[in-house]
Amino acid sequence: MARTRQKRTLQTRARLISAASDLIARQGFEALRVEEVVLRAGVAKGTFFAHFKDKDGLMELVIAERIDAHLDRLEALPPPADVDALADGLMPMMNFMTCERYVFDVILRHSGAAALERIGPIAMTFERRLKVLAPWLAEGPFRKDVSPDMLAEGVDAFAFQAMALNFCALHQSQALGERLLPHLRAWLTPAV
Amino acid sequence: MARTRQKRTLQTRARLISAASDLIARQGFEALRVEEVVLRAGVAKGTFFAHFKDKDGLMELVIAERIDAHLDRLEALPPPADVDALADGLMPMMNFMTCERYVFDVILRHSGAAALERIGPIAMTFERRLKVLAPWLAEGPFRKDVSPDMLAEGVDAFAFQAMALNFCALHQSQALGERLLPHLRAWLTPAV
DNA sequence: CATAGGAAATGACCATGGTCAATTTAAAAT
DNA sequence: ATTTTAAATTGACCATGGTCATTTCCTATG
Repeated sequence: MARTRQKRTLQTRARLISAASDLIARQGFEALRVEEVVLRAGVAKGTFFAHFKDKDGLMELVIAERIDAHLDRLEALPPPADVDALADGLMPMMNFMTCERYVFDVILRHSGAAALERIGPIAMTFERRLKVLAPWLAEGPFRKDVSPDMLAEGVDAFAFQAMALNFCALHQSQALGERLLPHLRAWLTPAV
Repeated sequence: MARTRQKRTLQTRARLISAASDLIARQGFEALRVEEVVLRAGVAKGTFFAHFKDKDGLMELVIAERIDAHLDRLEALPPPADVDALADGLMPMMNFMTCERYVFDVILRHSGAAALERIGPIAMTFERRLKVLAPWLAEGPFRKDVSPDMLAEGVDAFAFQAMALNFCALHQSQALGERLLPHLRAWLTPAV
């Protein structure tokens, strides 16, 4: 029986991803249409869904790749000296995650893994972010009464709240960073 | 010129909402189809969209009403004596907000007001939750180094993180409440 | 009462994501 | 080289949310 058919498959998949990237670069994430992707990739519509579970499946890939690039950069950075340095380090990633309302929505939708077997690329970035943050927070001048893991989870919680508020007209006067800083300070360096 | 046409309009709107509520009670939020709603309400499809901006517009109403009922209950409760009591008070509302993945997604999508003029019903519940929580936290045995408003925002941030993780297979072993408690303790009663 | 004018309602139509039975292709078996 | 067979691909078709020109209905005015 036949087994691997990798060559052609990988080529088609690569063409789909490349077509999508081009279109996204040109018109942004939200405007992406499956129809346009398959047209540009030169395949039939059904082929798209043979390669990706749904449109989100492709979006996940493309978005997670960008987040991972930011995490690569973060990982190479020295531990932050204070809360401001921490926020500075996080900002570029947060700016990307909120570059479009649609992008943030996709990220939220896939923040959790639906099943243990199938942890999606975006869910992975969540795990990885905690793995990158925890050691940083353990070394920095921050509270020691709770575990670094919990500190990292808190940073993530406040980061997401700040990003969500970014899309809220009630709070848009404050910039993303301005909103995040006081919360991070209160979380990481309480003065009771 | 004619001005108000309230009577017929209000009746149609009420029929739409009632039809939707019936269907939701029977099959849940996710399974709701606009087609079924208009069929049951005895109106044309276009009428639906004359009354609600889109399907989410109706969902917002129905979901926000339920959240508001929980907030009514919370508002009537005495301030919590400790973190556990706080978590206990919040749990019913959180359980509703996570009763379906779809419901949680709708809530997240509308957590922010797109424009100042048009603060949606769900965005209102966010504002209101902070208004209910802040005085509670001011009176309780919690840290005093940051404002009650900020304490409330943190509680919300951790509550949403706990709810999001609830949909993640990686963390589903822990119950919603079990996950929330340690974070709330670390946030509200730091022991540096 | 007649009628004018705008609000409300209609339903055919569209956009777009997604499905699936049928077909093509190429690796492995002979 | 031929055959076998499962993987890969196709494209007609479906589901469902959403639009809009047209029609119907109500209320205020003469």
